[in-house]
Amino acid sequence: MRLAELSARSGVSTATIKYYLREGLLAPGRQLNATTAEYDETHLRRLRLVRALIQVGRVPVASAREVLKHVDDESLGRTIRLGAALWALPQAPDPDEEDPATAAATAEVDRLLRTLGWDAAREIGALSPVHRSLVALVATQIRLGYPCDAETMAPYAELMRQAAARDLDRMETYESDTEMVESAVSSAVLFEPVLRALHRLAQEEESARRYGLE
Amino acid sequence: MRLAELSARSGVSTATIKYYLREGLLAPGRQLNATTAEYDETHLRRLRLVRALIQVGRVPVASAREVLKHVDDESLGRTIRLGAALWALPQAPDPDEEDPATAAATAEVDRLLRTLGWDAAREIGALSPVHRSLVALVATQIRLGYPCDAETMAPYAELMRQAAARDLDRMETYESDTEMVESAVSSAVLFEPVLRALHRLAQEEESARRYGLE
DNA sequence: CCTCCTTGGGAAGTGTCACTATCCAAGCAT
DNA sequence: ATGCTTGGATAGTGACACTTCCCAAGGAGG
Repeated sequence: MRLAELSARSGVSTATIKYYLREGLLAPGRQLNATTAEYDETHLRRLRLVRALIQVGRVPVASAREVLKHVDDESLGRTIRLGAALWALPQAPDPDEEDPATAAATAEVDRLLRTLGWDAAREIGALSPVHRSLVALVATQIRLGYPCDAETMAPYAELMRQAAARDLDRMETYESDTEMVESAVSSAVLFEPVLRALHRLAQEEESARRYGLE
Repeated sequence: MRLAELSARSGVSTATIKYYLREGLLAPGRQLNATTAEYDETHLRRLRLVRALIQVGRVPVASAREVLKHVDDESLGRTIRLGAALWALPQAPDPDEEDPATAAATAEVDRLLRTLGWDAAREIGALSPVHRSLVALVATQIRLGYPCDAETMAPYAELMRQAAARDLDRMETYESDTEMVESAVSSAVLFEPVLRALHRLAQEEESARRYGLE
């Protein structure tokens, strides 16, 4: 498969593919001679993943490169590789340490984790970008005056724990580590929006049931 | 409160506030004379909401203006106003009608809604931007070769239904329509990221439990 | 052989977006 | 009077994701 065909089959312009090659998001094809390179199905698949990351996940090109670097790094153990790839995804901005709301949010998140018995999450704590961005988000809620305390979040957290258990069950069906890490990245970038859409759809449904459609 | 104080209390530079005023994201203050305008707590609150929309929700300025226009439109009924505000939030790109994956996705989403008995959602169907973006997201998953059928999604949808029921319960505590619509927008923009963070944290927790921290 | 088209590759340009810097004339404060 | 700040306007900035342009090297048709 040459560049033109890769472009036709993926729906991505040749100029954009060349840009991705330059940016290191896509491995170069097998060079046949000075003016011809050959690509295969793995390139097509990776290209589609890149598009999904950038267009659906709105992941900046530089972050996408980081994420994919970890996906491809076979020297790492499965857990580390997965964590590294997911932690390279863009997060909500880090908390503003100056803000008093941040202190309140930190306390509230810690209380939530203790209530739930999520001890691993408490141990990892501020090391995890996810934890930090959760604190920042809760702080923003507090600053706007919306209640976002441990009691409010706990039932939601329990729902998300059930979702996470299901995610990991699905993930265990993959044989190779590379497949698994790639699926986890896809899941974070593509399945999370699906969840969000389901959530909003559920809100519309529930609202229509309670208050009618008018 | 004058511009400088509004800036100090919100942490947003005066230049940026002036930009928001120009873009119609913030109502002008009460003009005291040619060179002085006075702002109050409602301006501060709105400014923080605007920042949350733009910085946390990554909502484009133009969309934020649309959303806020609906939030402020007291001539509409509660349900319409809420729907209009939420539908003005940016969604995943619309499905590509040409793509065969889109047809498969449409069928799968319809099957999901029938299985769940979400009849209102089925009736609204493609009118809802949420429905359309769900189809587009499922199509992307299918194109990448990840299973995203009704059976896979149904348990997640049920979890999201429980979350939505809880959302609406919380929303009913607000007295005025304006408060309610504003809280719904905040919820969509700020609480959804909280949910996502809880989801990822739950994944980390569950993964640490199953496979350890090494 | 010559000519024309296509190929991959790289530098430079484009459009968008969210600010940001600069300027201005008009007040108010000391 | 002088040195602020104010609202208002215009132009500029920097990041980002492309996209256009140009090139030299193949290969295909005549």
